[in-house]
Amino acid sequence: MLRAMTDQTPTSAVPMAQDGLGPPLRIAVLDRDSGFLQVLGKRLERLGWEHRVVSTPLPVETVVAMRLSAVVVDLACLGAQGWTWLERLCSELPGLGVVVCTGQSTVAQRVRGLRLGADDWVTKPCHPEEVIARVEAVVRRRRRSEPGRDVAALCAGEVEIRPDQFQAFVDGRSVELTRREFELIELLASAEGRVLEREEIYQRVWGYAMARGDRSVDVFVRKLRQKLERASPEWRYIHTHFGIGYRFAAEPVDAADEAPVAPEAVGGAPVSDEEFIPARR
Amino acid sequence: MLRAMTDQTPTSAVPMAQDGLGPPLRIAVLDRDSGFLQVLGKRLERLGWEHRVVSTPLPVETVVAMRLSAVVVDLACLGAQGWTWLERLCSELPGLGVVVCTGQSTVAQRVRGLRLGADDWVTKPCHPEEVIARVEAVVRRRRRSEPGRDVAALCAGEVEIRPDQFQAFVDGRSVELTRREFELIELLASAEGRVLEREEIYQRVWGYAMARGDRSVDVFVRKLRQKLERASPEWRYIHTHFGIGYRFAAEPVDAADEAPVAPEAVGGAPVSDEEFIPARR
DNA sequence: TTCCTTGTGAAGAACCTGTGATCGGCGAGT
DNA sequence: ACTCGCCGATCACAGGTTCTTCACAAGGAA
Repeated sequence: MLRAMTDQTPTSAVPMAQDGLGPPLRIAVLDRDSGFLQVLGKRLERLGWEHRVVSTPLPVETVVAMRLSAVVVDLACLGAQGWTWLERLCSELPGLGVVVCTGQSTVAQRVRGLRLGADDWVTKPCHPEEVIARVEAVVRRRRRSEPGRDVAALCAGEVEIRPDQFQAFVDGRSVELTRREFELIELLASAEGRVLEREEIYQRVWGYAMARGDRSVDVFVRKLRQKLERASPEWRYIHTHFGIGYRFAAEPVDAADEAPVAPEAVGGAPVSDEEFIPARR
Repeated sequence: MLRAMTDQTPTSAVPMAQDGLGPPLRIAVLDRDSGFLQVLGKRLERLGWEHRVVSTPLPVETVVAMRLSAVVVDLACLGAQGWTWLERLCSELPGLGVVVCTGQSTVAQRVRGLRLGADDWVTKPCHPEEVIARVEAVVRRRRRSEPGRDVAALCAGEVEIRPDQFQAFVDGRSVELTRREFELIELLASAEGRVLEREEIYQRVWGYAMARGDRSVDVFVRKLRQKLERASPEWRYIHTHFGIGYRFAAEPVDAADEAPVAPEAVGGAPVSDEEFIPARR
């Protein structure tokens, strides 16, 4: 899950879907330093994180309402309320990642901030990439601690896809999918009606590149169709796009064809190991 | 070879209740700077944390065996293996708090360390109090992750799981579970009907990453089933999900024929408010 | 038609789980 | 210190499930 930073330049890190394929991170940055905001904002943009930059003090309630994964905050821009604000925020949202990013500070101040509930304290001037890495570290920890309770079920037509059960249900009854079948339907269903190419499906379900001529995807689509047909005969879910791949969408079966054709019974990273050498300033 | 910390290091102070009411923290410090070690050691002493200071490189396995809450490590004293060591440690013990405490470093090095799984990175020279505050911040999150210790008993079917007794009961009679068996049933039962993957189970009961081909989880599931079967023959509790893992749910033994039904949806002291003023260097 | 893509069924390989047994470590009791 | 008994780790094997692969039929496109 952890990708090694093989390219050493911090700024050249490739934007990619972050490790946990969960929802993108939502973070807020509270600061008044417009240069810092701009640079950081640009990096967040490229990472695909939902973010919001704010430069005026914000009531704790507002932050709570934002449903964030983490905040980066310069205490100096909160004025006299700084410590109370920090304390209230941390106690109201124990699951929120809090990274203080502030100018020069004393040890006592840093210790105080951390004791009040901050997760990290970075001293400016600092590199945006480091701030991001620290936010990631904080969120990573938080993710682990709340193992996805919020895995929402996907619904389409009569089927309900439950990631917490590794299973799909129709009418409350299990469709009895095997693991691969489940991963396939989950992938298709979460694509929300887009057509997925075979190669992409294979890549994401099997985890490696599809060999030419491999028919596994087709075979599993058939198995899925059979089981869905048995469980929910009134609906069609998986649609073939000739020469391309498949698309998932629930469609009632009767509205399908006006054609005179008799409605056929659809039978039942390794890391380079250069030594760590303290940088010289 | 170093002794595991179970046999008290002579320097370890009496474990005392600190803020978080859990068991005392266990931490290890890997460094060569004897001054730093001494000062930090003294502080740890006073806090009542079980700790161990080490100044020579330590195999990852040894660290794993120490069952720590956190480590503080100077990468420089690991030599050429530093990055690999860090990566391995973090992947084998995702729940371990890792604070790198090292001399001057570049942004790229810090980012790399954090991405590999470190939770924090402190630059020397640093104040021991700050290191401690950062360790606390890191561990605070981890604690939240094991909220367990719910003194409340869990009930399902005929069994009652009593965390305060480290034991399960049927009809008031103990099921005679061993420690591991109890931890396993507690984990499964507290997952409220979710399917847990083997890796996750292993990770959370055994505390470190599961080796490929390890059958421990299966073996303990069998032992649990045997004991539950003997104590409560009318119910089935642990259900296998082929290729995935196990799910805990009490089901009467006779309702066997019906397809599985979808389970219900899962459902400090006030602070004085002097303004934060950046310190002047 | 002809070529290429997709659907279908089946068989064997590969993999997973249940189970009993063995072995070493550790603590309790002697 | 020594033995005994319990516990946990690991192994081997049996039986079952799932996955892959193949061959052929059916359907679309040119």
